[in-house]
Amino acid sequence: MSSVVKKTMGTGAPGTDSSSQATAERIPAAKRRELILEAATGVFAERGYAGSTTDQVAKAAGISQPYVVRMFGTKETLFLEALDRAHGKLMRAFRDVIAAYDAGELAEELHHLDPAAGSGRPEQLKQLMAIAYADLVEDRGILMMLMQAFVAGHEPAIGARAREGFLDIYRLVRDEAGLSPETSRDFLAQGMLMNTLIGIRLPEIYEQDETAEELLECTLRSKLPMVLKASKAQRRAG
Amino acid sequence: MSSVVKKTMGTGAPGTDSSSQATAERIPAAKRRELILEAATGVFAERGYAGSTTDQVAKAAGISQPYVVRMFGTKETLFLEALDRAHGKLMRAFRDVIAAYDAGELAEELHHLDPAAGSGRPEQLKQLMAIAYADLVEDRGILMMLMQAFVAGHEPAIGARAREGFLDIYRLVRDEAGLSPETSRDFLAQGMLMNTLIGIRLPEIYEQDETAEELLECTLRSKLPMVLKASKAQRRAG
DNA sequence: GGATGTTGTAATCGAATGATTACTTAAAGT
DNA sequence: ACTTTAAGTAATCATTCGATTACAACATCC
Repeated sequence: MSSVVKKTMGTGAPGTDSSSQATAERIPAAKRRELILEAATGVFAERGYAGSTTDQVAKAAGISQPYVVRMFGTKETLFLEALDRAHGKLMRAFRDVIAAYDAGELAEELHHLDPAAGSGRPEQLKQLMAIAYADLVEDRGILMMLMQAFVAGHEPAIGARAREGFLDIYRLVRDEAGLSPETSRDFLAQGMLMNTLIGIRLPEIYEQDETAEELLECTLRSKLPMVLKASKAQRRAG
Repeated sequence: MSSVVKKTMGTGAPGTDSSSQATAERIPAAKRRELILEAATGVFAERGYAGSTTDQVAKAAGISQPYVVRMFGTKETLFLEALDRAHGKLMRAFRDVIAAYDAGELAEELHHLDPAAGSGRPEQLKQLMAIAYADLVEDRGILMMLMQAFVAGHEPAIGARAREGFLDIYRLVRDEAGLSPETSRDFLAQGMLMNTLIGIRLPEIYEQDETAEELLECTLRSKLPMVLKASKAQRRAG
């Protein structure tokens, strides 16, 4: 039955033609939250904090912009939560490697490491964590999300979390993996270089530039094919 | 004499009270250009491309916003010119070190280098260039300007220049300083780590956090006092 | 089957921002 | 002197964007 439309509207008619509403699928708030955070991570990673809009995040998450804002209050809060999520994923990835190593579950992977780098626990863990780090490039945006936070230090709230988060990583590498301060520094430095190469999208010109090719091979080693594949996939999607 | 005011105005009266005009000092366009670029470098370095406004640049340069826009056309062009300027300064700084070294003008500085790192030309140049790099932290914003370009890769024009610029630096280090690809990579990596530590403003919490202290000392070595001083000065100014 | 809470949107608002227009005013030629 | 050019600003415009308000529709419980 074409029943009575509850027309309780106050001022403006919601309009259109009453047929298409395109309401997104109903999903429990907790799950929707995670979907938004995942979408936000991709958007913020690509365009930075100031360069992203809540509408871009909403579109990426397949919902409306007001819903994003209502769920997180402000764009800044959304960024901070996406940042925490990315930070947590990185910490988890490193800790998983350490735990697996100490449990002796990585016998296979150990054969593929560079023997010249040493065979102690810190030296091997350093190489294994570097691999885990490169693997995160595939997981859309985690590393660039962190990178974007690092250059948004002028925003007080973001800067504070970025500092804390970076020191967290440093302490993890130093205390839990057992690297010396100098080795920890070198490890982080390699990570920042990788972030930069990803940030300037160097993989996109890998085939066209000999220098880019050399630098990427030298930096990513065995993980280069995977990164190149991820780069191409992202270009198709973007 | 309170002569006749040439009131040729078309529509709206320019208004105010006819007394305060506050017109900036008249300066030749070429000189003004450089002043704007210097101001823009500071603003972009601090807030990034998307996070900066042409008005902030104008205020920093002591002129009006329309003048900034008219002189550079668009905000993007302004950013690109500031980027080129920063890139040029970095290249110049490295080349000056190499030239001075090859001319034998750095006998004094060589005594302060780490002997354990080796005494060949590449090894010594690597250390000298690292010092020159750290010195640029003082020169307000050069390094962060570059860093901001590195994370703005999604802007097509900026991304292209960032890629070219980064490869320029790599080639300079490899071909002109004579570092191997692996050593060049490590050199760049240390630079990116320094950028990151500056970006998250770690020097600001140097006194309050033991971890921050250790990481900064380990990364900046002899240049730490200078960076700390620059950090404090910037905080007073900002 | 009506009340209630949850999930979602359309419409809209105010502030910010890049850009444009129309001027002014100080120098520099002539 | 008086025209011309160069250096600079005030006013304003069209968008964009984060946030708010007012609803709508579905689910669940009594």
